[in-house]
Amino acid sequence: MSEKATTVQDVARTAGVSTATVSRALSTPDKVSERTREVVFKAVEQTGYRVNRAARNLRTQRSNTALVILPDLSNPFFSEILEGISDHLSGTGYSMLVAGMTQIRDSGERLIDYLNDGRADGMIVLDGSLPQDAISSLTAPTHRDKIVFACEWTNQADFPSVRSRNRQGARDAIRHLYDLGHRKIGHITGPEGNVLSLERRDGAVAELTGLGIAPRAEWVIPAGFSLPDGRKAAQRFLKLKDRPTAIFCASDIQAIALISELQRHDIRVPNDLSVVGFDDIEMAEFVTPALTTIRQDRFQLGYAAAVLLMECISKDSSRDYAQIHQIPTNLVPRDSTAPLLP
Amino acid sequence: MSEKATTVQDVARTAGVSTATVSRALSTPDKVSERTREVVFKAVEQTGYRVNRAARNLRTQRSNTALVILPDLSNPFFSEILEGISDHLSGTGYSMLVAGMTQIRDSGERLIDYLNDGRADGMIVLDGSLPQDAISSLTAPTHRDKIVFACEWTNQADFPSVRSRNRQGARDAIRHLYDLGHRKIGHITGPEGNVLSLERRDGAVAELTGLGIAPRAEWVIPAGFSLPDGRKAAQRFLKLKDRPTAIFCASDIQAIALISELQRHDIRVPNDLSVVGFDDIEMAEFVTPALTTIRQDRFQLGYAAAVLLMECISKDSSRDYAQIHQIPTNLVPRDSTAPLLP
DNA sequence: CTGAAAGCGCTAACAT
DNA sequence: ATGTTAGCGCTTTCAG
Repeated sequence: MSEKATTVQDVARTAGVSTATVSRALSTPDKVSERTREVVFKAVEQTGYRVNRAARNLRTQRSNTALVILPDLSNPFFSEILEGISDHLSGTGYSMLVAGMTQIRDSGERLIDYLNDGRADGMIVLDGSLPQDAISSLTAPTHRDKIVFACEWTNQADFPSVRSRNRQGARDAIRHLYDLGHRKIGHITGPEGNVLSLERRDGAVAELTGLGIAPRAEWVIPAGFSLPDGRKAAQRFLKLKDRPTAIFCASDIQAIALISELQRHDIRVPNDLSVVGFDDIEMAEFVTPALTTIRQDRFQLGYAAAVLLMECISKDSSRDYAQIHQIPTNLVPRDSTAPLLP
Repeated sequence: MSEKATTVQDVARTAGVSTATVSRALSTPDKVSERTREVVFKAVEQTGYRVNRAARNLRTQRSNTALVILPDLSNPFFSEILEGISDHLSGTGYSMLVAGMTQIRDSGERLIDYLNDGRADGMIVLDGSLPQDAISSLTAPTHRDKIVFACEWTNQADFPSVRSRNRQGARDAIRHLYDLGHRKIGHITGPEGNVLSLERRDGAVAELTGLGIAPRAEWVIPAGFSLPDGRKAAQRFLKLKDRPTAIFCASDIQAIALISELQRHDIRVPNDLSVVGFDDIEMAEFVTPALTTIRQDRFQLGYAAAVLLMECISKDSSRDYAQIHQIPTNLVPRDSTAPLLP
């Protein structure tokens, strides 16, 4: 028993103007005389009119919607990035469609379809590990201007992207430990093949080398970003004969799980071991000891990605690709690092 | 220089049939002869055709999109619920639009517009504190069948909803502490006015009372769900002259922050104080001591909400409202609770 | 089972 | 500055 929604026709009738005028008054108010504008607005209010997006989308060939692709919807790491994205999008009248790669794969959909079938005007990809076929379809000239990577990225194509200064962040972490007197410094890596893992590891190695410290292979412990990975890394650490006095972890949650597991084995942080994380998740400040970490501004990351995407979409001129925006990171010293005891 | 997308027309031409037949072959394959179906499918493949959603949406007056409303996009608590929702939606060909109430408010949009203007066919609301005017507009007969609450809910209208057995969960927490010998049991509440806070507090009080323990007002510490709230609660706790030997927290992150802060003041958990949380976030298992908590199945919560929404949307018969689906919770005993020492 | 034709509601030429 | 008109691409009566 749904009463018919009001249309431009209704508004036009009540306002005593043509539908075209109504449309103009709404989307390009300056192309209409002040008087008509008022009349139309009044009619809109009276009738409670709302433009029908489906109709507008069909006509304009735009959806005013952006798709955000996460590797994994359940990963809480992305929430703040989402907020940053949404914050800018909603300000520009865009809606945010969110999908996880797991679900996309399972449902047999293709990313490119969202762009082709009019569901989204562009997309922000937070997953640096898209399957090869997805990437190559997205690099088609029709689409490449509608895609922006954020946080992670892919080296297999030169999409514009927004990312943290991962390498510099890693260097800062190592430098911090060095300045505290540590010389035996280890690193727990992120997942193998992940771009972030690589950057952070390379940054750490570069800084160590620059400081005249030869990185020791057994102190670079391969892991992943997750909590279980941190725990496993701790177990590997415990088996080391000669242990480092400081560790740089590729992620905060990994660091938190590592510390927790080490504490169970009576290794005290920071007394026995200094630990630096990466991310500065909210929890970092609230664990004991509070975690020293490299902060990345996830809100900003998302926000900048949204800005960049909107630029890409709107810009008609041919663009320079491989635009990379880097968001600064910064060291947040807390209680999980301490000067090396003599 | 975007080459024109292929349309039904193109497919119809290559298949040598009418556009109507193509449409039928695609959406209602059984209403078409086997031969034609094959021909059409082949043509679709050849041309790389994809239905244009904007056109379909306009024509069918459906968007095949659901809107999910979070109170706060940056809150990581919701990610797993989102995954549950998306998991079901994507299986039914629906897309997921996500928005945070903060952004909605800031952009001056109204929730109801999403339903009216054809952006969404229905919505899942995870925010029990919608403004009054939003709620009343949503209760209009045209819309009430398109809305489902999940996790939180509102008492100001009888929308169908999916929620955890918060009250029972709270009772289980108290009972667990009681069974460990505790008689001096406190509670850190969630934010005032929040439906979850109320249920959990009421459940705790009811169980205490049932066990013959009179709840003590100073042991019910008002707080919120967040990390800072947990820390503040710890500070309140420290000021107590006569302290409880066990505490039930309204959320895990609150409990984690509380324990962390207490540890700094040399209160040992579980030796000096047993703590039970609520939620079973992934971190709960990885803090020290591992947190005893009441698990709510957030994936399931989201999944069930999506199922319920799809039912509501598709069902044409008049429905029984106020349908409430309750998801069981369960106690996960870990190391933050221990028998009361004599 | 299939085709012809109308039209969802809007905007953008084009004409005035 | 405003109105007329066509048509975005699809689905769905209605005929056949």
